[in-house]
Parts: sequence; C-alpha cells; structure tokens
Amino acid sequence: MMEASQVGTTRRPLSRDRVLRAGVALADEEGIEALSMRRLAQRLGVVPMALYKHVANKEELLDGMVDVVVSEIDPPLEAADWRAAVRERVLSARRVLLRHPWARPVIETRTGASPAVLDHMDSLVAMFRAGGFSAELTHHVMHALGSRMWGFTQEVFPSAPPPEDPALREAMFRQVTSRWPHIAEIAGAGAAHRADYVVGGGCDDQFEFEFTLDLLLDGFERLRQQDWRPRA
Amino acid sequence: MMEASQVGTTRRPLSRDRVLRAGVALADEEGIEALSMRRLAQRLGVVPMALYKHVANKEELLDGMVDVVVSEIDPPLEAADWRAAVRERVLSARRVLLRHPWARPVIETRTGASPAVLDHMDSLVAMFRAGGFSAELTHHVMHALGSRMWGFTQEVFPSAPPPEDPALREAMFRQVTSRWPHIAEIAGAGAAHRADYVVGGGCDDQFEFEFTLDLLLDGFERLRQQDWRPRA
DNA sequence: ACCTGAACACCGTTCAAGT
DNA sequence: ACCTGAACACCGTTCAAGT
Repeated sequence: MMEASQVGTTRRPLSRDRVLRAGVALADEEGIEALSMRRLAQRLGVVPMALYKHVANKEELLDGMVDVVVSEIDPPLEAADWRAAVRERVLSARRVLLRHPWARPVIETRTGASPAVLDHMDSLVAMFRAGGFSAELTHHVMHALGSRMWGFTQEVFPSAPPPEDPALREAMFRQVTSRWPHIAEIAGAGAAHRADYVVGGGCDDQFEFEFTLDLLLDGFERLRQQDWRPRA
Repeated sequence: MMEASQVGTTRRPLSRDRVLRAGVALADEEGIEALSMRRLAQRLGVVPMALYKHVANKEELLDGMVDVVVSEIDPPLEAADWRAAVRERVLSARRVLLRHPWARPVIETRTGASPAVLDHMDSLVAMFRAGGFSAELTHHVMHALGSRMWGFTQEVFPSAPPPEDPALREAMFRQVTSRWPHIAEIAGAGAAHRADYVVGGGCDDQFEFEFTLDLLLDGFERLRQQDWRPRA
C-alpha cells in the first residue's frame, strides 16, 4: 500500500537532476513566484530539508534550473556566414526562452555563469572569430549583444491592458495624448495596428526583436569591414 | 520627554513622499533585498501598518521609488541635433541609475509606467521626431533603445572575482581555456587589460555602454537617411 | 473614524534529536 | 552516518479589537 506522500509521484530516488527538472516544471506551470523550497519539496513528495542534499540553497537551485533551460538551445549550425549562424542561434535561444518565460529575470540575476551558459557564449564567440572579427572587436560586440544573446529584449513599454470601461479608457486616452503627445503619436505606429492600446501594448514582439537584432548585426558587419580598432 | 520610537527620527507627520524617500534611502544604503515593509516602518519610527495609509502594498511602494529616482534625471537639453540630445539624456539617466544600483532590476519588473517614466520616454520620442524620424521608425527605434534609455545594459558576463588561492585560480584558468577557448581568447581583449580575470570581470562598463549606444545611434541615423519604411 | 497589536499564512535555513 | 521534525528569524498583509 502506498503512503500518502507517494500519491501522484513515482517513488524514484531523489537526485539533483530530478530536483532541477521539477523546479523547471513548477516554474513553467505556476510562475517563478510560486517556486519555493517548501512547495518544490511537496511536489516531489519529500520533506523540504531533503532538497538540501542536492542543492546548497535556493540560489544554487535557480542556477541549476537556468542550466537545464539553456541546455535546450539547439546546437550551433554549420552556416556559411557568421551573420546567419549568429542570427539562427540567437533566434533558437529565443524559442527556448519563450517556452520558459520565468527564465529571463532569473538569468539576469545570476552572478556566475554555468557551464551551459559558457557553452552558448563560446559558440557565439567562435562564430564571430570564424567570420573574421578580431578578438578585441568580438569582445565589444558580445557586450553589445548582451542579453539579446538569450533572445530577449528588456521590454520597457508598459504592458497593462487598457481598462474595460469605455468612459475610463477615453479619459485615460485624453490624458496621455495631452500630457505625453509624442508617445501617443508613435503608440499606434508599430507593425500591429491596435488603436485601442494607448501606449505600446499591442506591439509585435518578434518583429521588434528581429528589427533590433538585424540593426546590431548590420552595425557589427560594418565595423568588421572597416577593420575596427580601439581608440582610433 | 521623547518616546523610544522617536529617537533618531524627526517626528514629522508621515506622508507618501516621506515613505518613498525613506524607501530610496534604505535601498541605497543596504540594498533592495534589505527593503521590507517592516524594516522601512522601523526606520521611520512607525508601526508597519502605518505605511499602508500611503501605499497600497509593496509593489506600489516600488513603483513610487522608481518615480523618485527617475525624477532625478536632468531635464532635456536644447541640443542642435537629435543625436547629441538623445546621447546626453541617456548618459544623464545612466549617471542617476549608477547612484541607485537597486533601481535597475526594479525598473525591469514594473508592469505599468509612472508619470516620470512617461516624461522621460516622451522627451526621447520628441527628440527623434524633431530630428526627422517618422512616427513609425521612432516606434521601432524606441524599442531598439529599450532599457538602454535608462543608461544600463544587462550585464551577461559573470562578475564573480577570481578565487584568492593562486593554485585554484590557475586550475580554473586552465579549465576555462581548454573547455571554452574562444571565451578565454577574448576575455582580456577589452579596453581594461586585467589579465587576472578569466572571463570578463575587468571590463570597462562605461566604454562598453557608450560603444553599443553609439553603434545603435549610428544605425538609427542610417535608417533615417534611407527614409526607412516597414516591409520594404 | 482612525490607529495598531496580534494573528495568519507563508518564507529559507539551522539544528538538535531521532533512527 | 543519515534523515527529519521542530524551531528560528524573518516576510507581506488581514483583521478585529482598542481608542
């Protein structure tokens, strides 16, 4: 007969890998704010302290979860040119990160790089070097790519949906157009024409991401062709 | 005679402004993780529940604190060209954010824009429009600027200092150079030559920030001159 | 009507007592 | 030696009892 703690859980022995994967699943399903050591232990049918056999603390759990997610990124392509190779790898990272939205803020708060993170970075650096970028230019270009190497942009436009009440929405619209006229003017000017959104909101994320990625890659290519050198 | 709760605190009546400024001071001095409703109340010589008269909850406290910080950004300059105006305003934002390092992650987690945030965005949009950017191009260019409009880049290189022990450092160095040879190659190639740092770490943040900002501004200018249009 | 102490429902992590 | 219940030192927020 099964014990209560085993209901709904296969009673495999706990391992670091099982802890990390359960953490990812919990964050995927209920969001990162729902991920606590206690809730994760409960999900695994285990006493909270049992987790500390496999991760030193919650920070190390998050480190490991990032590693699991980053490992899902497709292996680097053997592409003809550096631009296609980098572009595809970044968009591949983006597809993974879109499946695990909680990973974005977690990656941003990591203080050390995990092996999988270094693997991803190393493969990008290799692409630039193979494409004829100097070590120095590659260094700066990697900084410029920044968190975009994970396929996300920090969204700075407010994303709250407009209020339901038409009168209130109208009042808000009037306030925005009078106090921030320039924002109001460009709000609807994105690819997706959603007039009901006052500020941003209805923007096409994928379009904006690729727009900026291509702008950066164009800039990189120009510097490469110019044989860019520091303090020149 | 003073009550214990008044020692070290001027007994002014509590106000939303005083709560927000105390929050900023606490976060400046002890970091964002030290900011709790209870600790903030203690600092103000007040019972925790007294704060809820002035902010609905902790999220609204953080919203207000961001507003206080963003209001410290210098007013927009009347510059001859859009490029100088945008550049100066972004670097001004950067100076403010460097004084309040906790504000970076907090800005990133806000879901709605405060008036001061919209003021900053509106002034940037106005600069692009005055510089001859179409509403549509300005929209995409603002997305491309992203969180860089606050003067920060998401740092993706691990920043942990190398271990003290020379033998351990040597072992780590050897592991990195063999497993991630391309990263090792570009690690020391930044402006600041700090050979003791294996991966990044010793990079010149200000240089990298301006490098990428100028790369983006160059790209914006090129699109403007080409009279960029969507799906062309 | 206003203010606030105690309580509720949580946290991450330590530690000593049990097997 | 291993495992774990209870405890510690916190959280944000609710609520009812006090003035």
